[in-house]
Amino acid sequence: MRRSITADRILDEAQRQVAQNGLDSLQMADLALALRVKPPSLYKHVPDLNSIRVQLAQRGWNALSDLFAELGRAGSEPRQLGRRWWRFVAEHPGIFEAAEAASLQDQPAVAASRARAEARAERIFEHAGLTDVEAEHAWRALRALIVGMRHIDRHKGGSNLAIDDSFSRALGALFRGWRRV
Amino acid sequence: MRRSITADRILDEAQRQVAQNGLDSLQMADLALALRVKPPSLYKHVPDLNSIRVQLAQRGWNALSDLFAELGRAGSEPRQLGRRWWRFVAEHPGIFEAAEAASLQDQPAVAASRARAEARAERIFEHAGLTDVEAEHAWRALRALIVGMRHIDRHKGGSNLAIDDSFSRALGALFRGWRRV
DNA sequence: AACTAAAAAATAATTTGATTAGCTAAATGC
DNA sequence: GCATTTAGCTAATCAAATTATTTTTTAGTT
Repeated sequence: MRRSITADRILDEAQRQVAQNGLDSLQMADLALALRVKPPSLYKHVPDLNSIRVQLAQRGWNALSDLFAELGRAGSEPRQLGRRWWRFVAEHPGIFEAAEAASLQDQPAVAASRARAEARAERIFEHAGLTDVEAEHAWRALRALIVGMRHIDRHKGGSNLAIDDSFSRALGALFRGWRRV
Repeated sequence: MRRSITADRILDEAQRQVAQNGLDSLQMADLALALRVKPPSLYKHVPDLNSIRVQLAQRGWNALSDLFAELGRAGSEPRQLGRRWWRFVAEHPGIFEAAEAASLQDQPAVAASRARAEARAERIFEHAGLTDVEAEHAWRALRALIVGMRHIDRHKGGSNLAIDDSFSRALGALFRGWRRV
């Protein structure tokens, strides 16, 4: 059996293309072209296009899960969690976009790895003194901020303000104001 | 000339379907079915599917623009802006999703109406004492929070925390912490 | 009331992208 | 060296959008 491509190489290429063109533009034809193969050949390694999206999403949540676990072990503060999460996303835009893609969130496999990441992040909030309910709200706030800022960054029309700057300020404000009533 | 449908009725139905199934699921076939017409007939009233998405996006930004103008006239505070924006989104999920759809943001018409809304919102921040640069950061922070929280709400798996609650807390924290260094 | 031109809506055909069916051929284990 | 397995190929099918062409309705006339 000829052995030119593997499921992993397909995923790597998909990750690259999503980072470059966005998840919506991911196409079997483009993957095949980049891997010097005809589109139908890809089906010998992956079930279909959607499963590629799903597996990218899992890569994303698993990587975040690892990051959060590491920060938890190091006893990091919420602010640090925000900074590192943000940096991770900048460095791995493809899997982050897949991880947060609305249409993939229902997939059980994706939901499971997301839930694990969430639990680990919430431990950091709780370690900083928040109750479990507060920790879940804080998790949502931080995730929303990151998702939203990345979204805005994809098409900042003509503005010359750096998105990193906007995020830093918002992150600072959010945690500064979190507890004080 | 038979006169059963109009561009407006197509847009209304599209808005309904996007609110229900999401922008990605919008299809000519479904629109035609709901309007009791064959798909090709729609092309007598709108150029194509994408133009429907674009027009929904414009509806969204124009409506927000109106809201921000009204709040500006009333001398509202940033906090109030956040609450009303959030409420608007809950009441008009279809056009909000279209307005924020990444793939539509490049369309000049969409960019223009978004820019108008942005300018009006920033006036409210400036009225509250922020500089113009701060106002743009604040605009981004609030928009990111709303986009992100809506995103999270679309698939809150099993959590029993209300998303409105999460938003309120985050909004409070954000503006409480905005200035105090 | 019948006539005609404009335009809506229908059917048939085309295009694009994903996927499936069936065939060919390379390489692994004997 | 040969049989079996299976990667990758070509050809075919499917689905959704769009275009081409034809039919039909109706507003505006006469």
